[in-house]
Amino acid sequence: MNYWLMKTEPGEFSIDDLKRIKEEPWTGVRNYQARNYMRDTMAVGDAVLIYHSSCEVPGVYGMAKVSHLAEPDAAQFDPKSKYYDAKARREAPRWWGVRVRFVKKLAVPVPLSVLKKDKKLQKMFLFTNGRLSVGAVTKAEYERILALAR
DNA sequence: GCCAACGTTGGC
DNA sequence: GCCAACGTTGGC
Repeated sequence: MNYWLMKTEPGEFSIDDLKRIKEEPWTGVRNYQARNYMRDTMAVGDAVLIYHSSCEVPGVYGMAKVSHLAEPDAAQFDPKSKYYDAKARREAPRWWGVRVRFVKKLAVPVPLSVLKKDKKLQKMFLFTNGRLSVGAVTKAEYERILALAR
């Protein structure tokens, strides 16, 4: 069992959207490291923290789980999509995404400002590689963040 | 393979 | 809207 944190812009797709539709193919990731995590490492049942970025109060808002292994991201083949990639070919897809299933919305979200101040979270990828949109967290980090949500 | 230019992310 | 950090691209 692995633990992950996945960022999303709530203006595009939020924890409330996930709650409503239950399961979502995670499309639009255009970073190789994030893609590799999804394509090569994620397994069904892995725990996911849902993080809202580029919004009024960035932070962790919910819990989800990996519900399906990575599939080719359909948006890469759609010329009308902002995630279209002219260099991607169907027989050799460049971008992949897992499916994510809603688990719960945190009663009390954990803002970035709180994560930043927490001594146990200083080594999180959020701070060592802040631009990564999908990253691994340790079990200790995962549990610490949920403890902060209480 | 180096590295400058450029684009994107994302907090503030 | 600004800007720092960082990833990608492409010329050489």
